[in-house]
Amino acid sequence: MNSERKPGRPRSAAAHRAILDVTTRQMEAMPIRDITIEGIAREAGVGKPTIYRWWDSKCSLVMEAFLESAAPKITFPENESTMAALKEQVKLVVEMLRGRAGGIVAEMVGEGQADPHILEEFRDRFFSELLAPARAVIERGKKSGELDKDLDTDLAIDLIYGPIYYRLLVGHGPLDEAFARALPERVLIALKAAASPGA
Amino acid sequence: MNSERKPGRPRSAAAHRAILDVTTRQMEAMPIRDITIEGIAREAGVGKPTIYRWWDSKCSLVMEAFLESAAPKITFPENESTMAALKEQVKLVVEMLRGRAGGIVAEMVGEGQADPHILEEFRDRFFSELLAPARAVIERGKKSGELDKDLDTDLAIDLIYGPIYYRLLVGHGPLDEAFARALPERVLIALKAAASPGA
DNA sequence: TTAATTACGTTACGTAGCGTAACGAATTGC
DNA sequence: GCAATTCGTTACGCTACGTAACGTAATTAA
Repeated sequence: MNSERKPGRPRSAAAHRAILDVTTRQMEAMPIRDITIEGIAREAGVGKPTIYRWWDSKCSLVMEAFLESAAPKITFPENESTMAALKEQVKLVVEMLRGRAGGIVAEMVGEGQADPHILEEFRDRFFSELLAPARAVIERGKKSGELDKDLDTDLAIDLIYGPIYYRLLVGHGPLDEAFARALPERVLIALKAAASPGA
Repeated sequence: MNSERKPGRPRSAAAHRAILDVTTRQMEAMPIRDITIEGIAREAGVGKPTIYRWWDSKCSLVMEAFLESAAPKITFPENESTMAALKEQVKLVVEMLRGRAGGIVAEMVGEGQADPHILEEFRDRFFSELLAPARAVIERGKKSGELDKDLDTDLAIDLIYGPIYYRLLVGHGPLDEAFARALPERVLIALKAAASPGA
């Protein structure tokens, strides 16, 4: 309950900021693959060991820079019908993923395929947070009767957001406005009705 | 229309096979990231330049090895109802992606995030082929009236397969049997009904 | 004031795999 | 025989990695 101050020279806030700023800039200007620790150190006027002291990999650094500055802070509308809220959410998320942020998300997930730690951290710090409002709206819809009471919330989220990230990552179709409109229009039909196992 | 034979020493079929075999073996034993051209050349008893003469990157080679041997040859059931056929397809695809093949697919898509050529080639040679039967079944269902006649086939495919690849790539939920059963059960509801823009 | 501690930037090092070039030997068509 | 093409071997320069060593700077504790 006191100063928490340890002996020794304190961490340089300037270096910390410079590193994150340069990373953010490079992240927006080039693919993550092309970013190097040496390059960041050079441009930030910082020693390579200083970077390795605080981050254990390029991806950790990029992730922090992304979550800090470039990551979208989407605020979702309140006080609407469940349907309208979900449609609006989809629209906003698709719009966001259309830009460079989408490229970064895709590249991070890509890097994560070779490094489970990266993927796990990105799931916890990006996906979970972004999807929390959707989860809340779906739960609310189930209670209000607008959605099927027996709906599996996790499955519902996958139904809505799966096609979006599928297109983002595989790139077989556009993330355009038409898609953002047609997707929830079609999916929500399935979330309203009671499931029909025998069909 | 003749021999097509050019002067000069012909390509060594033995080397060609050895390269693909070693690649297949390594692909199944370790992540793609850890595979190196030098390692393949060493184990295959082949010169590095020989590999570079025929493939322009590690990913091209891995992709060819995967499509040639490890890639699943899924045969879909004929003469069933549209619903039953789609459910069966989902089940088989999920089962397949649960194994090492799923890991390879995920890693290839991951590599593709940094190299658009890889992704494009993988789309054309893997996804398109695997999804062709689904496309056919959906088209058939639209004509027979089992599915909504105004359904967008591309969107329908994304609705069915998007959640699967979303889970495969982001890894937030299991690709288990329960998922393979619940997914089509829920999604097919939306493909039967007429769309309701106003809802 | 002094000692202990921690961070800083610089420089240097060994390691790994990249992709290419040069070579002589092998195998084919003309 | 000659030109063309591939083969495996060896060697090279390049880039970035991640760490270690050094002297310096900044801060706390005694």
